[in-house]
Amino acid sequence: MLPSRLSDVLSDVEAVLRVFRRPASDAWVKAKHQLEKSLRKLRHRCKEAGTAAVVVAPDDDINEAELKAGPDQAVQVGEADDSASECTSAFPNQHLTLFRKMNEWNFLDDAQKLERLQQAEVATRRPRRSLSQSELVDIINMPAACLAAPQRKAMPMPHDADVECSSEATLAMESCGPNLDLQPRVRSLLLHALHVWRINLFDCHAIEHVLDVVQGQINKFEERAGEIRGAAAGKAWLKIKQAVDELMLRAGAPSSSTLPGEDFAAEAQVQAAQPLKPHRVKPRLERQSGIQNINWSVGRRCWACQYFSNKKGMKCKNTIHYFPIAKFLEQGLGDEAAVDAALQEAKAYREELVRQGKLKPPKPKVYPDSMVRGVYFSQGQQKWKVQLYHPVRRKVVHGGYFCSQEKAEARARELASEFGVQPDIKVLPG
DNA sequence: ACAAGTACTAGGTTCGAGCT
DNA sequence: AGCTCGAACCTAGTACTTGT
Repeated sequence: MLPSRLSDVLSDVEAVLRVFRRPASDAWVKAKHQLEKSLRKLRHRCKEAGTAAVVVAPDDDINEAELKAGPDQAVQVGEADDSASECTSAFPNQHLTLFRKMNEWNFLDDAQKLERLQQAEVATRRPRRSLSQSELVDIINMPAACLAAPQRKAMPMPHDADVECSSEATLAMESCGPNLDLQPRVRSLLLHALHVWRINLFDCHAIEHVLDVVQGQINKFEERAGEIRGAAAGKAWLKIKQAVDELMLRAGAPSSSTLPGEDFAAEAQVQAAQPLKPHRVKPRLERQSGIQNINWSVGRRCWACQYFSNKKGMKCKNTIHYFPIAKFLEQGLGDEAAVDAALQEAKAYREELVRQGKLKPPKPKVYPDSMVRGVYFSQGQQKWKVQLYHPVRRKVVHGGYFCSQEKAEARARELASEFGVQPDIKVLPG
C-alpha cells in the first residue's frame, strides 16, 4: 500500500541478502532462506494488494497518510506476514484486510473517522456473547489500522522554537492534528476489543496479524526509546502491550489450549471430558482502581463500588453502586480523563461508606508484601511463601518457602508460566 | 425501549491454622 | 519445613427490577 517506502525496504533487504556471504551456522542459513521466502511473498502480496485495493492514491497523498497512520505499519505487516502465514492458514487474507483498512482510514476525513470509531465503540459495548468472532475481527482491524505508533512523551518546548510535527518529534502524533481526541479513543477501543476477545476465548490466530503489528510498534519504540510506559499515553500503551502479549501467548500455545505447561494438554483433555463449565482464567481487568471494593465494570464502562454486609444471623447482602464515565464524556472530557473523574467519585463514595461504618478503611500492611501474585510473607515461618491457584486443577499449589523475596517472586513467575497464567502484579490497597 | 440499579452466584485470591 | 485445608473476602457475570 506504500509503494515508495516499500520499494526502499525491499531493495534494502535485497542488498543485505546479496552481501550475505559466509553463514556461521545452520541457523543462519535457515534464517536467510526464511528471509528470502518472506521477501518473495511480500512482493507477491504487494502485487495482489495493488490490484485489489479499492482506493489508489497518488504518491503525495500516500506520504501524508503514511505520516498520519504511523510510518512503520506497512513494513511491520510485511514482516508479520510470513510467521503468521505458516500457522494461520485458516485466515489467509487477514493481512490483506488490514492493508485495506489502513488504506481506507487514510482517506477518510475527521468526521468520517469519528463516525467509524463511534460505530465500532457501540459494537464492542454490545453484550459480549452476542458478538461473533468474525464481527470482532472486523472491529479489531479498525483501530489496528488507524493506530499511530507510540511516540515519546512531550517535552517542554522553548518559546521561540518552531513547533513542527516530525517523525521523531517529541510530541505525540495525535496532538498535532485537529482531531485531538482520536488516538486516545483508538487505543481505548483496541484495548477494549482485545479484552472482549480474551474473555470470549476466541481463537487468537484470527487476530495474530493485528497482534504482530501492534507488538512490532511497541518493540520498535522500546528499542529506540526505552520502556513503553515512558511513551506518550504510556499507561494506555502498557495495557495494550500486556493484552497483546497475553493473546500472543495464547496464539502460540500448543493445539487449542490457551495454557502452556508440560502436563497441561493431558489435563485439558481430562477437563474436556468432564462435564464442567468451561474454565475461565480470570484475567486482570483492563483497568484497576488499586482500591479494595472498587473495580472496573467492562460492559457498563463504569467503576463499581461493591461491598458486603455480613452481619451474624443475617443473609450476606451485596451492594453495588456504579460510577459511569458517560456523564464525564458528555462534559467533554477525554476517555482517560472521564475514567479518572469517575474513579474519584467512586473513591469519595467509598470514603463515605467508611464514615458510615459500612466499609472498613483499607487494611494497613503490618508485614512486607510482594507485588507479584502468589507471593506472601508467612508470619509463622518468617519466610516468603509461594502458592498459586492452578487454573486447571482448580486448587492452590504450593511453591515452597524462600528467604529472599526475589527468589520467591522468581518461583511464582515460573509457576505462573507453567500454569499459563500471567504473573501480574497484585492490586495495591489504596 | 433503554439505562441504571439490585440481587445473586460461581469461582478466584489471600492468608492463617494445623497436620505430617 | 513443607504441605494441605478452609474460611473469609473479592471479582465478575448475569438475571431481574426499577426509573426515565
